[in-house]
Amino acid sequence: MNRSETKRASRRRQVLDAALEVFARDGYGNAAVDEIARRSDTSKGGLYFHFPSKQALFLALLDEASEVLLSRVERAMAAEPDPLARGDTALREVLHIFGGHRTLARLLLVEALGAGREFNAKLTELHAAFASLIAGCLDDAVAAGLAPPHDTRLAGVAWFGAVNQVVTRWVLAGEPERLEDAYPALRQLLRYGVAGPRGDESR
Amino acid sequence: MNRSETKRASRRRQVLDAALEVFARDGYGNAAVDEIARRSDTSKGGLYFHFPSKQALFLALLDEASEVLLSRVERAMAAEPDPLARGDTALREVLHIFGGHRTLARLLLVEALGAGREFNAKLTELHAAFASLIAGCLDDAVAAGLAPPHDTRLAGVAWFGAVNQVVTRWVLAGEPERLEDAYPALRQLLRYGVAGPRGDESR
Amino acid sequence: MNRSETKRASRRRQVLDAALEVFARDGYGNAAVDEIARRSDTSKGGLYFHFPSKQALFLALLDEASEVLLSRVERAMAAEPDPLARGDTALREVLHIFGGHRTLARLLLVEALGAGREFNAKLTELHAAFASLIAGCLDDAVAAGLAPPHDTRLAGVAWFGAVNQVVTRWVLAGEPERLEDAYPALRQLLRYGVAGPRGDESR
Amino acid sequence: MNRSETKRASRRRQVLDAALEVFARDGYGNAAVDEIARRSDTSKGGLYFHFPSKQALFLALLDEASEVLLSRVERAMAAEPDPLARGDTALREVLHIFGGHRTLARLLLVEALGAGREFNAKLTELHAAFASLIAGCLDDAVAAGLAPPHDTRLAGVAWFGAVNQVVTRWVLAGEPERLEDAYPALRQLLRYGVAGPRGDESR
DNA sequence: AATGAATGAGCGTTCATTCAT
DNA sequence: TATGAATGAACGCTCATTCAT
Repeated sequence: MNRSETKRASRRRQVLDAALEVFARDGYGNAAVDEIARRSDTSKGGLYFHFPSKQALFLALLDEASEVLLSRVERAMAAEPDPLARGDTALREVLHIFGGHRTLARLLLVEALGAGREFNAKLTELHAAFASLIAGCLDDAVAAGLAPPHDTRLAGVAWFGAVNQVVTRWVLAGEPERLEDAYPALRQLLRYGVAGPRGDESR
Repeated sequence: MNRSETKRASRRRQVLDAALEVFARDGYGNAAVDEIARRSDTSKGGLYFHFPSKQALFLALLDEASEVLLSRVERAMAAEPDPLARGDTALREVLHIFGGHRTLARLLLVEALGAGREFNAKLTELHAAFASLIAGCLDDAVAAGLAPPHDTRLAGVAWFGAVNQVVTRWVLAGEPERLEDAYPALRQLLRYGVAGPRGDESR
Repeated sequence: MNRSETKRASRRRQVLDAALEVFARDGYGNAAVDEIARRSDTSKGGLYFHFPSKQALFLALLDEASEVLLSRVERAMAAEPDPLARGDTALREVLHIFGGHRTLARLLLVEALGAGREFNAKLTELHAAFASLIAGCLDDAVAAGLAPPHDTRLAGVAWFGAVNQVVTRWVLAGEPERLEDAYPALRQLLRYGVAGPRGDESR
Repeated sequence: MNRSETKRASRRRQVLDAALEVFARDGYGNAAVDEIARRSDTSKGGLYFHFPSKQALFLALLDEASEVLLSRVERAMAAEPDPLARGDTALREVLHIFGGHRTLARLLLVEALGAGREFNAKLTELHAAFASLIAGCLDDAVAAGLAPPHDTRLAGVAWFGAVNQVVTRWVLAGEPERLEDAYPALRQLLRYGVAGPRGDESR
């Protein structure tokens, strides 16, 4: 990468970082391009040189955030051979990432939803990718006889939603104080449901 | 209720109905008060006679929608003595209501989230009320020995999130075609988790 | 005056009183007809029954206030035979009236000016009437040999302006604390100018 | 001053000039920002780039107008050593400036008054500055034995008011046709009051 | 590449006035 | 007479986007 490419990339970074802050704080609609430019140490024109529109900037941000999130979770899962434990790992990692980055959580789970129909596709994509990750574990678990056959696709969606909601509550209401504290109860719940585990298969 | 009160109430209704349509279609930020007024067969000034601001109108809408939803679910639950079955009923009712009212679903689950910090409190309230409903069932189930002691509060949140996500997917991605088709798999999942039921307790 | 005429008149009074308060407090442009109606214990429709428009109401108020002011000053002057002393009396009475009715002062001297071209005529009329009152004294004084011939018309205007400004300062800046304290210095000034009186004619 | 600064300044000028016209013609409340923008050969957004609000624009205008007026009067006064003649100069200059700029007169003496409480402070300031100018002359005159000791502060206020009213009459009623024609009579009046000068000191 | 002045459509809100009851 | 719901034009202001420099 030569000099000017490096500079270009670092400018993009500045803008994306500022955009994350501002979009997460103000929401897509209320975020002002002016404000993002100011925080990027750029001018409005400069910002528009790197991104063709506010929408494209938000999309790029969602893209990047999604990718960071997914790749980190996938990496963590890769190390774990047991399918169900792999799910636990995914859960732990998600709580860990969001727990350390409330801004990211707010962006992906709160602001992206109401930002407008233009972003639904991207969001649906992220949700689907996540659900697939989990559905994959479950398929493996079923194949290995660790779980009975069931609608693993829907289970992935529901799993993701349950986690989502716990994170969202943390973002909006500040409970629990440390997001990661929700792990044990959430893990148990996702595995065994509200009826709880059979006596001989817990842990 | 005398004549003029009736008229006043019906005007409010017209406006709220139109607002539901428009907010759900365009999102809070993109919705134009003009458009809501037009659809209410009123003028902008007329709308502002009944609601002091766009924000207040949205809030009133959230209030009403929340209350309708909750009260219908509570009514359905009241008829069911068994705690766990009560949870199933809640699930079925939620899927039924939203399944027949995509607009309502979009408003409460999608648009309300990104609408701005002003609405977070109201939304948190709704989420909490729902989670409490479920937590109540679970507490009863635990008391009746139908489920082991666990963090029922968190379980309520997760339960609600799981349902939420399934509905949201339906709203955003159109899957499954009939929302209520998700009931059996979702019920099983919420009850017994991804690990599935013990052989002797599946219905 | 029969029953209904009495009622009608008292309604007008209520409205005019409220209008004085509100116009003086908020200025013509910022005053809301709603607010005046509310303070009159009437409805907006009721107000419009008695006055055809906001403008007409303000005009009626100016009319009444002007007349009250002028007639009180004229009455006070009537008792005084000496022309120059009559001017002093006018001055004392003006300071007395305004000093006890800041609202009135604000209405006539501050808010009426910027209220719009529609009111210029009425205001010019009031100013002219006042100036004439003084010019009359001065003409008498000249005729009596108490003052040299001069442009008494202009002198009336200037006299009125000097008093005006003192009152206005009191309204806007609160100085002097008691408006009537300005009397002695102002009297001297109006009579003898900044050069002061001849040694033998100062009181 | 470089190129872009010049341009920026000239834009401000255009806007201020247009604002003077429009505010003086329509009054603060009735003036439309749109109209000012149109007359400035700018867009509304362009105007708002240079001034943060209608209020701020009006304030800037008052500031500038006050300063122009005061500095021109002060300059004229500086050339005159005799204290009382200095007052005459001030009077002549004021009549000269306003006489050649009816718009300015209308803005400062008519529209600024009723524009709203937000502008009272600025206006009071202008009035006080003017009164001080005159009070200064009088203090000098007293020190030089040209006038007896008296409340020079109040005299400054009254002096200013007298002039004010003559100008205001000219603005509102068009009398006298040429404002500067009022000079001789007004000068005499301010100096010697309605009682006229002693025989030996009139010019 | 970058700047920041400029554009202009669009928005939420206000308010004098009207009118059915 | 009186009410208060309704009207609709107008307004101040914002902001994504463009473009001359």
